Amino acid sequence: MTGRVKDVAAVAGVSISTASRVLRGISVEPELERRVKKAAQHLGYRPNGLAQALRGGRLGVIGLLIPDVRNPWSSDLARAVETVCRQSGLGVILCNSDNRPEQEDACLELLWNRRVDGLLLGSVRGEPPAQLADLVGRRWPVVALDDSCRGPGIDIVICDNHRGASLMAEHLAVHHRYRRIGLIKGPPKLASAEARETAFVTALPSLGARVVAEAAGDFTYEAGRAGMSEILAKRPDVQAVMATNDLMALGAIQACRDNGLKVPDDIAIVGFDDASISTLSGIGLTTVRQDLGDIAAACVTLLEDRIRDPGPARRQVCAVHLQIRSSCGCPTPHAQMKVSS
Amino acid sequence: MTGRVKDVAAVAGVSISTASRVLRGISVEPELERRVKKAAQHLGYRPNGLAQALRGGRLGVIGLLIPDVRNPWSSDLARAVETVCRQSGLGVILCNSDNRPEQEDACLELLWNRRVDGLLLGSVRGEPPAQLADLVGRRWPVVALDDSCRGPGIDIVICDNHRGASLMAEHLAVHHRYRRIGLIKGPPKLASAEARETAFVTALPSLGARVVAEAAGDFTYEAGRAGMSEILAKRPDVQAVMATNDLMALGAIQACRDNGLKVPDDIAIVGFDDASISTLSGIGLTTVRQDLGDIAAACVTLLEDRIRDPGPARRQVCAVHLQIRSSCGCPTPHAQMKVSS
DNA sequence: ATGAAAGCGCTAACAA
DNA sequence: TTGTTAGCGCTTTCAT
Repeated sequence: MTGRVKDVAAVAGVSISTASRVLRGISVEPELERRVKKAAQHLGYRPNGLAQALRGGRLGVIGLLIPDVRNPWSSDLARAVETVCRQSGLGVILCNSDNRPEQEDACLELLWNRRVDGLLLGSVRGEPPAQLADLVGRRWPVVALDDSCRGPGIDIVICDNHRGASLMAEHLAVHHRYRRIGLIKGPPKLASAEARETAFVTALPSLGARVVAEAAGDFTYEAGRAGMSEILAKRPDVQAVMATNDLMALGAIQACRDNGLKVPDDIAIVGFDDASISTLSGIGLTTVRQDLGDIAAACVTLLEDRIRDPGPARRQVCAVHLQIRSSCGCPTPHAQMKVSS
Repeated sequence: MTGRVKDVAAVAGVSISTASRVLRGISVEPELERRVKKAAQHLGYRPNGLAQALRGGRLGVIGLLIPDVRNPWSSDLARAVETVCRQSGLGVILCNSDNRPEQEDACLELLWNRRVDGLLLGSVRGEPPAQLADLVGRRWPVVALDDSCRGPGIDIVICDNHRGASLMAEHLAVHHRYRRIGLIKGPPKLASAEARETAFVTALPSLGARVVAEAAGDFTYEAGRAGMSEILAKRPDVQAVMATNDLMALGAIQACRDNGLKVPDDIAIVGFDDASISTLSGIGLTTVRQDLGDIAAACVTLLEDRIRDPGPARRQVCAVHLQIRSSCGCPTPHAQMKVSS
């Protein structure tokens, strides 16, 4: 298909193994090295990663399994992961599962067939896919982004959901003195969502506030909208609502507008994630920021560790902090929206 | 690493090639076939795609190069491409270039090193990356999503930008009878954007309207916002504005709000793309719909054709149609927002 | 220090 | 039909 080591060797007039050594940066007589490099350059030689991987090396590609890359948080994650990976010379195969077990299995099959070096699981709710246990058993390196997907050979990276929700509770109850608070929940069986909910609900009472209305949700815009309407119907006197992710918060803001309520004058809405897309609501969304750059870096580091040698499962928690904008009722410093490109 | 053909053969008590044949669905004596299948099942055998590809087959992975997957249109595209590919058993390696030549080159290098079967170029503005010519010269299958990236071995798939813009011009000028119209342009050197602009500007006069103010843009939310402000400052009497993509249209809507203008009561704003994220603006965005499912399917088909045999470059134009919602001033059928998950 | 040769897992041409 | 063998491009002993 293109220049091979053999060709380079032939042009340089050396043996294959000498050429290979030079190409791999192993010490060789200077004169030969020069000739080989020149030959490689001349032929536009590029190593065949497939052959290298087959020989025992690594392919230099990992899989990223998420529900849907169109979801703002997922695309932020995909972007962050790809950036980190590219810096390590790794490629990323993107797989969308729609949270459907059969699609998850199909993706795992695909990735395993290509002997991808490892898997980043940004997806799974509740039970891990059936295939997974088998693959992990075969020493396939896997890092998951939610506690739901725990297992012996699976590292976990998450942001500090508990702390994030607690901070937000404090901000709403102490700083703003809101008393009657609403909560739009995330998908059931998703540990991250549950952690946010529990921490939030638990933290409020000791701060003089409480959750007076809850709505179910599944992290979609529509769910946020519906959940908010439901809460307003149940408790028109609610003063602030936290959605367990930003996309639902945007939906909630829209629902408020639909009901003739102004955010944050009439009601405060806050989210969780600090997804880059949040600015599209036209309002500065107060939220809990998890730095996906950090998270992606942690994931890739753990994955590479595990690629090198198996070891026991680890769990890493990344820091979060409040990202205060205006939707909570705080005054807005002028034009603090972030560019979303 | 895991069961190989050799192992399957050993367990089944047949030769390697017999096992290989069964695994590849080639006719074999029923009894042997049964034994091989049972052995494969028992060992959890999965073919090693690397070895298959090295042997002369295909890896079953393509590259997708886009500027930034966080951009709504890009993530819609990535999703559509991945969906189509999965149905063909293809994996997709995602690469973000940020429109930076050095990143584009790094991505191409990565993809070529892994001997990916082909490349989908959803990115390049103006000059194609330096590497590309070389790789295409080596018969690497490439399909581009913009006319900017023309070349002998490069197929092109685009939506009918000309028709889309003309339809929109007609809708605004004839149906709504707007006379003074604004235009927020796309990135220079991007053929798709230029086609939209030219068609739009050209179509209006014969319909009794004209573009009274233009603003430069680069397809980002911020550009839409800035462009709109600029247009409003220049021509406060503008009746309708088309942005050459949806994200800028959302920015434009925000700018209108910032300036105390209601859309569509005071001014009409329309976009182009029908990105799934548009609903987040809280208003039904009238836009030109390009069906990314169709486009992705066309891309993958062309790519697979070209993988099979080179042939001359082809160019395929996909249909568009008006997606009329409320931002142009048309009455809204109740609750026609699309779920964005 | 350099070259010859084996082998990664697989398929296909050839031989039996 | 089935089995033996060569070889995809590369790295790595092993011998020189």
